[in-house]
Amino acid sequence: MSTDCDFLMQKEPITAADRVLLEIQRAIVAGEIAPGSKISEPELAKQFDLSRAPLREALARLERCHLIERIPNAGARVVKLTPQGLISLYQIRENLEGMACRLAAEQMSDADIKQMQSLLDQHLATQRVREGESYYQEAGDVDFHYRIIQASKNPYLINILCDELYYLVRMYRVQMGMAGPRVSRAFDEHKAILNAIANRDGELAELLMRRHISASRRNIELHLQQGN
Amino acid sequence: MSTDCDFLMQKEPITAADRVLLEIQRAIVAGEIAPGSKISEPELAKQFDLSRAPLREALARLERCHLIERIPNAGARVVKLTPQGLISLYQIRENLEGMACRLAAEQMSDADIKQMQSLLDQHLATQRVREGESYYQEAGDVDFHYRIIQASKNPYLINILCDELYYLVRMYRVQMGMAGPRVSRAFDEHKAILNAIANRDGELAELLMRRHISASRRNIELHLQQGN
DNA sequence: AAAAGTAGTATTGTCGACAATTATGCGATG
DNA sequence: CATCGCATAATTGTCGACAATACTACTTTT
Repeated sequence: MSTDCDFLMQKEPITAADRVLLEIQRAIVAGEIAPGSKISEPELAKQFDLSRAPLREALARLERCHLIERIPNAGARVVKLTPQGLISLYQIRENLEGMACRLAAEQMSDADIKQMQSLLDQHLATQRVREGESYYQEAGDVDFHYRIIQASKNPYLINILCDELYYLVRMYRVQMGMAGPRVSRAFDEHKAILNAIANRDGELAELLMRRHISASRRNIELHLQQGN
Repeated sequence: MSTDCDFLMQKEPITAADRVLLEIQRAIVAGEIAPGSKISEPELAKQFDLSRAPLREALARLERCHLIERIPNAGARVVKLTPQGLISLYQIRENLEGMACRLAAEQMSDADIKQMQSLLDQHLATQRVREGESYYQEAGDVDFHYRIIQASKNPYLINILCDELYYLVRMYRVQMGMAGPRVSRAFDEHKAILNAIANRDGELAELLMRRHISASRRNIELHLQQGN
């Protein structure tokens, strides 16, 4: 049984900087720390009851995954979500996740593909039970993409998407309040992508993934115009 | 007149961590610090005559651009150059720089394109004078790619390629001792890419850039097999 | 009254020392 | 003789304080 956040589990989350990093990361993605707001090192240090040294380590990694922006001698601010930023982010995703699909079609073993198919069935079951709750869709979708990326076996690709960009992707989706008609459609698209991979058709898998992400972007853009 | 390293100039290189970062970065890329060797914080701190705090900040950024690998509570080591790593790196470059070309064909102004053409003429002149010296080729090529990437106007793309991957690209090229027949051919390929951009043919520009990078990869792979 | 300069405050960058963890080397044991 | 275990040493992670820079508010000047 996979928990809701097993994709961001680190190998050895020992250090104090790691713990505070995960906590702040979660808070920013969830919107508990307002976008654009200033990050005060003394304040956060007091809040988490630790020194500024591990906190600055955490801030460095938050900057790395684009959740905050730092200016030397001036401080850090939580990133603001903008339509242009969303477009730029999804342009990268289309290219790199499409590439990940192509590589996955070459790299995945038959056993991996079978395991992946059962994972999708599991998602489908969860969706039926919990339809309406967007969170499970969010987690399931992220999990699918996460595994495809891992299957590419390209360490730089994995690092860029899973470590540097995906927290921001989740931030957009969470704060835009994703839900609605794409929930069921996404599963079909996932299934089609996996089928292409199972047929070792990397070209088609890439195309389908690019369309899948493009559709996802349009869906969020819709929320951007309507909602806030 | 552009200096040899103007592409890595920061806006405000004020802090001490920035200075030591640039210095270590250069030393690793040049191979002065052997690949695979251990990075000792106390040693480097003494060597650069500063505290461990700014040094750790620098190490965090070195990890960000994949020049070192850190293990919690264990230390940092300079990255090792491997054929598999080279392939993975150039796979990413093919995709992302191809994408950058496509975007540049849409985003660049006519003035930008004209300026770029004169830059290429300048490179050609420099090449004729200094033919044989691989360093100028290296710098000129990096400069061309750097400007194309900047022209894409996608901040995430720019960050990934220019801040996170390009130091490693340079490390491979420098330590493989790039030179030889590709020097003159690269200029022709650059010219063809820029022509496609000038014609606003993003699709062709992307294709040509992918071929250009693919050829560059094969060239390095040749050196890998022959040389060390 | 508006703008510029200036003093004061707060925040970030840096330092040296301590604590926790890991690597090393020696000795004991099978 | 090789291997395991333990003590020692070295390195990394963390802490609190100081220095340098940036922001704020007030005074001063035109």
